[in-house]
Amino acid sequence: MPTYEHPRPSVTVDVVVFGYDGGSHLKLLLIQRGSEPFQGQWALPGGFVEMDEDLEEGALRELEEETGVKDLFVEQLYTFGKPGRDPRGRVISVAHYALVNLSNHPAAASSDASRVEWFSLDDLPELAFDHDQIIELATSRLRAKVRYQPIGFELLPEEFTLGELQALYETVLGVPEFNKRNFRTRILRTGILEEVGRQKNVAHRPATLYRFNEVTYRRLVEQRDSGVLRRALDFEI
Amino acid sequence: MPTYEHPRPSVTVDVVVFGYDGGSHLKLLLIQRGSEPFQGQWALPGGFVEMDEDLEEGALRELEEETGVKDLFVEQLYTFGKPGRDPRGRVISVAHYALVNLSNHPAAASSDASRVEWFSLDDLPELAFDHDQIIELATSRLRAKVRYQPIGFELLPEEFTLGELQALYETVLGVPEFNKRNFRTRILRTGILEEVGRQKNVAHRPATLYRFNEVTYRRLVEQRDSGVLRRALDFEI
DNA sequence: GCAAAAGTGTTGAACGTACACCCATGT
DNA sequence: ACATGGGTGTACGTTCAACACTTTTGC
Repeated sequence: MPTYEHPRPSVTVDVVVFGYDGGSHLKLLLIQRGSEPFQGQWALPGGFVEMDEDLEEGALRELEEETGVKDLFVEQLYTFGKPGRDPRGRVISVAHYALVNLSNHPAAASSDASRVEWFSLDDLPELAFDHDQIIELATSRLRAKVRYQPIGFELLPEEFTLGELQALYETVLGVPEFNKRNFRTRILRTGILEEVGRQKNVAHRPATLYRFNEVTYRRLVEQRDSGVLRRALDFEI
Repeated sequence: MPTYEHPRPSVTVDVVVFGYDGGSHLKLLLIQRGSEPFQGQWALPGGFVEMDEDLEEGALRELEEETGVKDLFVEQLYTFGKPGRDPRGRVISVAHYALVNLSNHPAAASSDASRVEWFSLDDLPELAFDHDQIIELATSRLRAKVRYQPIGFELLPEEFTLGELQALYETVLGVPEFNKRNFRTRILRTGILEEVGRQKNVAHRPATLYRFNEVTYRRLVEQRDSGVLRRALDFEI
């Protein structure tokens, strides 16, 4: 198969990995670069895409190679291609973001040459390339998306209480605290949560444990897409 | 500046151009390919990105070269990179979508070798590559986005009536017809429309003409982002 | 006068918001 | 007993959704 003549940029895949451990801050997984350019500076996990792998596949491969983290939710974010964003020449980066619950995925085993660390999202070091811009976009996408798609569940353990879920939303959205009563009513009304038991050995009234019910969620989405729409338009203001 | 050794895929930019002329169907701009592969088949405007241009810039350049259409709203959509999607080898396509009002941008001048045509979105020909998938994604993105961002105005002339705006929403969302009273109330309440006059010489009560007020819109967005949020979460169901 | 599309008043149901209160458990 | 977080009742205002109606133009 002939390949025609034209300039060839390099293509990398990078991943913004958000982690949550139940606290009041989101965490971000970074690696310390072991080689030039930007040697010694912190950067997003990522690297050059192979010729025979899909983009998402490459993102997950690089992530595991560099940090040991695997088995997580990942989605494409945006492709950064401005000339000059990489001193090695024309490098186009297909950025992804990923969500992971830190209690399932331990502290991220450091690899051979480079250090790997979880940073608090609001206390990041200086970053290589344009990775600060990528992180900023990923953060705003996460905040926007968590409102209308149940991706937040990826950041929690399989079973969780409504209190934990509410704390997560408050953390992601960065708001002080919203009303418990109304949060419960709204989230339970959707029907996408399924009771699976109660807490044990806690120094207060044990909370009901819930699990995200993906089947119910998909059914709801189909109903909306194929059917009567509840609100015609909104502008989200 | 050294460039390290690694495989180099080709990178293209493609554009899904949606057009609206006031009717009950959206239109899509396609070109007929003049060379292999897929010679003679219809495809999205697009081509290889140059080494010194940004991705969006390349998309607009290719669009103008191939169809003559320029000066329109364009935004990145998604990057398609599955191995095997192009018979010429590993080709990664950064897909964009664009919106244009057909009364401002005439019928798309055919270029040298290839034909250019507007197709009704729900009556498309067979398409080259995976362009059918790209169009499908662009369509669902448009439908989703029109609900919470005022991109619909890109599809209308500068001045328009509320009736025309409502017809556009009904066309984009593909719903039969929603209540006139409630549509008016909701859209006017946002304050992003500005009165600019009245229709002339129509065989019925002349409608008020409006213009989209981008300044007011930006102010609203800032208020929401930096301030109190109206609805905490939603899931859009 | 009539057709056609613009534009308005109003009402019952659903939802958002806020506040106050009770409940179950470990120490 | 009490600290702690889980969980509920309820009331008021706003928004949604639907329907019927009036207004202004050209022919």
